[in-house]
Amino acid sequence: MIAKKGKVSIIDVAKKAGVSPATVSRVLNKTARVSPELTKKVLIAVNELNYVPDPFAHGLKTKRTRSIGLIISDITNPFFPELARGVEDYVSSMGYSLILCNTDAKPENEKRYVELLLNKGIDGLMFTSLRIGEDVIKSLLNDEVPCVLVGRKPENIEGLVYVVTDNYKGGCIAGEYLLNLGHKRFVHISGPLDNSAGRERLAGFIDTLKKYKVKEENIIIIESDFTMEGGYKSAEETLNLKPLPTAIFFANDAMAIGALQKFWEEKIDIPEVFSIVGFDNIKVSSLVAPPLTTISQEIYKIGQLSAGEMIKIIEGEKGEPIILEPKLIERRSCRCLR
Amino acid sequence: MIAKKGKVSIIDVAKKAGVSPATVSRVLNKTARVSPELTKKVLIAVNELNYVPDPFAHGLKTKRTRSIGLIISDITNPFFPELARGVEDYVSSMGYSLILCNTDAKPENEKRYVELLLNKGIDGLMFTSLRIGEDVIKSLLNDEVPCVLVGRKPENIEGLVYVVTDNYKGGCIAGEYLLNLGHKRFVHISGPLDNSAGRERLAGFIDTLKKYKVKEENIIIIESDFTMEGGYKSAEETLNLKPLPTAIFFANDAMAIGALQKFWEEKIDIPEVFSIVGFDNIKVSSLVAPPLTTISQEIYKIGQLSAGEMIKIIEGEKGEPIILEPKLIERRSCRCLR
DNA sequence: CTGAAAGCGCTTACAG
DNA sequence: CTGAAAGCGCTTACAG
Repeated sequence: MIAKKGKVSIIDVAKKAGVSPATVSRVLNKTARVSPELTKKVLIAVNELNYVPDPFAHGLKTKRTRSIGLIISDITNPFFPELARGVEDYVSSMGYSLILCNTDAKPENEKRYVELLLNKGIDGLMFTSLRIGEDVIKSLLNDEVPCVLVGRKPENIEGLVYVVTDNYKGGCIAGEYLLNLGHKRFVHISGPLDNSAGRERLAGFIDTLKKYKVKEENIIIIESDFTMEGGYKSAEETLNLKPLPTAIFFANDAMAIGALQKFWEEKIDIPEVFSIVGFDNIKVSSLVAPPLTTISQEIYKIGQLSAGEMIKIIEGEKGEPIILEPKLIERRSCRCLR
Repeated sequence: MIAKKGKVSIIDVAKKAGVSPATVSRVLNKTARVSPELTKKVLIAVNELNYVPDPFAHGLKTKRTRSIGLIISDITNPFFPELARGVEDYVSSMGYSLILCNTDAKPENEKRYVELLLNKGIDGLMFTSLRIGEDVIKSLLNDEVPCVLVGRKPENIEGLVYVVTDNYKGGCIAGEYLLNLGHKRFVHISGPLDNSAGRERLAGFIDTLKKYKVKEENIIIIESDFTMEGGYKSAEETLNLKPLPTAIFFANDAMAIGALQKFWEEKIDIPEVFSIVGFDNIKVSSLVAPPLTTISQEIYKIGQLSAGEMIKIIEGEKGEPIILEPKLIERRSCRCLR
């Protein structure tokens, strides 16, 4: 019922079909024209024998495995499951499979994984961070290893394909929304600033506030790390601020959710005391109390599109960068001050 | 800096070391005794040339890939990331890699994946459900494909290694806890009952209630599906019950969290109106409002242990079933009625 | 303990 | 369009 590995070989098929192994290979891989009659014979034989090409022998010649590595920091951070799901669904629909690697954002792990994957003969590598170093990525690209950067924009790497949401614009939307609600004192809990996504969300937000003449002293920035724990801590810091803000923009939902927890513990009513906006629109954001107003990225779609570019590159086409639009999702974590 | 695939071959190493390729192979794979002198020469040559064996050529002979498939229903369900993380960490520490497959609990997807993985020459398969059919698993086992069942106990499959929490006992603990708090009317939102984990949690809970003479009519069971959406719906059903219960035991946290959302929308105070106990102790359970009291499983550890058994089996040792103890984690979702 | 050689199951120039 | 044959880079009996 389910094929056991390595039983019938291409030679068996060739015999059954009365052709040479070369011909079988050609029809199966569509690597050369074969007459309709022979093609038919081969297909029938393949079917009858339930032939499945040996992946090793195939790979030994072609150097391809039909598997792709996805390097993330931590699948336990709720942003990544949605992303990984998008990647996996697309990839598997194309007959590829996905190897998942968690690095905890440590460059040495990232490096170790890249070597492991390369040694296994992976067909392509998908990164969600650049912590491994731009030079490494460049040398990979130089060696013609297909690479895609997911969720960030590379800054100094020519020719690296990427798929992102317009993070700067997302920051702007958050700023405008809060401004419209009548807020005057703001805190931004940022992502790590060695990361372009973190920097751009910050820049969009701050630029917008300044454009509308919010004074420097009413804009506080606290750098954090995109994790729930980081958000929890930054909430503590926020509570120590001298004039408290009325609005807080978190660079992602995970941090906002961590902060919500802290506020709940301190019995601080949201949105009465603070209006809160997140970023990402991860699944749980609608399930916390109060449901989180956030700037949405289509995470699943980013995964799918990245996978699409990846496979295009692997199969010899030219990949191209994709930029998606962020969108405001209004829920219950903000209040109007006017 | 990072090895490009397939540059230097075993022959290059052999030449450099002044030995035969066979000898190189033997020292690298520790597959036969080689004299210390030659061993040393080989190791030096390997190191100098930065030799990495070609995975395809190796696999062509050995039929092993050092990769393992993990079949789950949906990585987006917060139980699975923690599990997958445990598996991945262990597996990668042993030089293996993890291929992740989401089936959405659909038998046809599960089957498709198993075939895909087998055709790729995977070394072993880890299942989190038996939806593919016990006969399929049996035939896999029969073909000597290493298999491990994670988080459930197989019922009719001789020789299938598994790693689980004692689900029955977990149900008992939930029952006793709620009883001690003075509750008298109970609802159980169960997992799917075609699944032993769902059935056992239910059985432990119900048996305990009966043991303490709770009357039939005060025990309502609503079958659900382990998802947040399912939990949300079951909360609606619960609200339609004629005498409302005072305590609800959810067969997992994801459902409890979905239900919490519904109660929040309806402005029903938890734990004032209902006392709620979950199962699993997933990460977000401590972050919802109120933080969820739950029966904890060591999910990450289950992942690691399962991976350990998997690799033992792959490497020719005998795997053995492991049963872990559940534990009550008291947070803020229950109140005492006495 | 060590090496020469066959073979794993494919793919792909090379002829025809 | 088709086939015979070499070769991908290893491993493993088989001799010695």
